[in-house]
Amino acid sequence: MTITPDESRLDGTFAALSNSTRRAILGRLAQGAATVNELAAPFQMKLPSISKHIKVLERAGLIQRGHRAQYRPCALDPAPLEQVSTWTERYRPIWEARFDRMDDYLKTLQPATKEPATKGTTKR
Amino acid sequence: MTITPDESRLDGTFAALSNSTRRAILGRLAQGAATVNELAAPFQMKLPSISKHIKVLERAGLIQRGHRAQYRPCALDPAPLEQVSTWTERYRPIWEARFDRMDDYLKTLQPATKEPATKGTTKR
DNA sequence: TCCGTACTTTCCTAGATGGCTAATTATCCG
DNA sequence: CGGATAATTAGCCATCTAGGAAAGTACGGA
Repeated sequence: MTITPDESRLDGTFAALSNSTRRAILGRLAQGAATVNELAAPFQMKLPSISKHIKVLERAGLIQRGHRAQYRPCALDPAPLEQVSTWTERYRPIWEARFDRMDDYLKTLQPATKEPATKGTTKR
Repeated sequence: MTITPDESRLDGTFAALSNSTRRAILGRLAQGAATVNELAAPFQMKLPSISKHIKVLERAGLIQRGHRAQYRPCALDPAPLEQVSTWTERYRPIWEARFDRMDDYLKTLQPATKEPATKGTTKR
């Protein structure tokens, strides 16, 4: 439950997803494989930067690359995204239970495990 | 479709989630609010480091903080996680359609939009 | 054989990140 | 008041990141 072997992989996946250019690239790849130049087209960024972004995505296992003539086509590999989903969905009950339970949370804001003061102080 | 206002927020959220210590902290908070010391207990890391991690999570909007005596309790705010879920689930059809379609992908690895050579070369 | 196309690699800079120790702030309690 | 507890801030260091410019590699075609 707590620590799965994929835990370490999630580091790289989340890091790769933390950049909007890279997310846009994935979005593009969601509708089919593409070459580096095609992926770069929508951006004002220079090619080498896109190349680096692609490498990050590749190392995160989010894309697979081909090798056709001088082209290095990219294809989306959704597997790490499935792990992201698995991780995230564990919290779904929490955000769905939020009928302004947030308010409750802030009132429950005294520590639970130990008893760090606030014993006789009543609330607030 | 392409760019939503939350897009920018996702940057920080994904970045915050890209560290296993921070994900563990969220995991802990999923079962109730906690003080900084309580959150730090499972780690061998020093307090200031935990403090920084908490600040990252806070700036990403993933936790809300209270102020009770000398304690600064933390509570999970799942809202950004919901956005992560929304983003990720758009790819679910892709990873669910993978009845080893990956193989297909690798065969379809010629670019589609433009015609970068490979015209008379047939396949493979 | 040489040119153009498609990328990648190398080197640079500026800024963020993750960890530490030491010092500081804030609050409660005796 | 003075001490203990909770947590942050400040400073230091090593490493990583995002970008660009310039040079290098690899392949196809005339």
